[in-house]
Amino acid sequence: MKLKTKDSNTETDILNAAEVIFQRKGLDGARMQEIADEAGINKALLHYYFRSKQLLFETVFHKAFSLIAPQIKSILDDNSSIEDKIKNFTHNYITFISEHPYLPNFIFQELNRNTDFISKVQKTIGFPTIDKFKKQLEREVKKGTVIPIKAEQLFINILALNIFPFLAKPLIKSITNTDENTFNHLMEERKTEVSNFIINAIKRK
Amino acid sequence: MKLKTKDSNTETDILNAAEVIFQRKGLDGARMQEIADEAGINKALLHYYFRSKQLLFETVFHKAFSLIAPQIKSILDDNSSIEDKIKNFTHNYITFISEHPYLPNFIFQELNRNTDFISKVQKTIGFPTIDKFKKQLEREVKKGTVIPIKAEQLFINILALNIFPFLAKPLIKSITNTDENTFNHLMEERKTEVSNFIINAIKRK
DNA sequence: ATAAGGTTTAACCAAATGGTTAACAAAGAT
DNA sequence: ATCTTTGTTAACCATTTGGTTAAACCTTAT
Repeated sequence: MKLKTKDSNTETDILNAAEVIFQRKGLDGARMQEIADEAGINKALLHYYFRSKQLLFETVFHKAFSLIAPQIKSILDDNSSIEDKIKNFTHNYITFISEHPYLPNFIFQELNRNTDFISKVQKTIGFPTIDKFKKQLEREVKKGTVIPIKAEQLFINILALNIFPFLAKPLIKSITNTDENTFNHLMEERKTEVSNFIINAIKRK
Repeated sequence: MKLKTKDSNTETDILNAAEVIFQRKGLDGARMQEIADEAGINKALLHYYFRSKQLLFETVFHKAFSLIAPQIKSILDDNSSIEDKIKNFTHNYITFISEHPYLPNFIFQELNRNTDFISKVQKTIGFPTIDKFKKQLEREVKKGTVIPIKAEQLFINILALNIFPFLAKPLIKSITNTDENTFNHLMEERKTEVSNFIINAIKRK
């Protein structure tokens, strides 16, 4: 029986370092030497544990995506009401991303660079689909509690309002002339602001 | 008097090629040889006209940003009503980006990678600020035509709903299970869908 | 103790890459 | 016509980079 967990685990050190560097510089911008330095180890060890840059990257990307996928799934597959889903997702997502500010950029950038990743990840992770959400929304529209809107459009809007500010942070900070603290405060406000905005937009009057 | 415009202009060829490659691969992922091939010229010519990869990139980035900045400026500085601004921006922006689908990704990615770009660009382009929009919105809130909302938040929401779908295209296509045509159709719908959504959200009932 | 297996390192390597050079071609200017 | 400037190319160069190797170092089961 091989117990690998001596109190300093090289493999974990590498993954953490790779996460930092890849999220900061992207696949192409990252250097293996840089990752090794960040992890405080010899470069050859990276290849000993993860064979190639590509494989190391895919491991990191997969891990990052696994963190975000369940949150999106919660909009689509939970059993709560549309209104509750919007409230919960908005609050939870903004809280989560405030602690992982590089994540969305990293994921969307690499997803755009290499479309294959989606299909790769789709196979290994329980990947959400829109079907259940669609039926739920159609029911509420029929009941008349919600104005007519396509599930796809509402779904896009929910994601957009929550995720975009973090993708556009440098631009937003510059145009609204806010410093780091004020920006964070704006995001904090959005935990309720965004859900009110959406619910206002779709509630029948 | 030096008339440079013989009917094939190498400098323009290079810029067009660089635009394609940089937008597809990013600063780090692009290869000078690849740009030369795309332009159909010798690699040394790139350096003859633009000295270094960095400078060529900055020229391309600047040009790209110059295309988007005036559109954002129109939300902030136009003299029309808030409602008209939202309608016009939504329609114009989605039309514009549908013809330049790589643009937003390119800009936001490089802006996140290298924050200095913002200050560089800010100096050379008439860069929009939020002040005028803020006053306009405060007036409308006081009049009671619009529910209370911070200018910053509304501005972020407008940008988010319009820009995000293009940044998240691969993810959205995958989750909503739509092909290229259906996606384009969704975006076409959004030209009115998004402005209705926003106006619904902020109109006092 | 020591043999065995996993872990770590310094040194090395080939390919790729941004950039340069020197020679050549084309186009104006005189 | 020829001289000068501008545009273009093939060949070259130094450095960077992902990846390999062979030896050294631990840990541990016997």
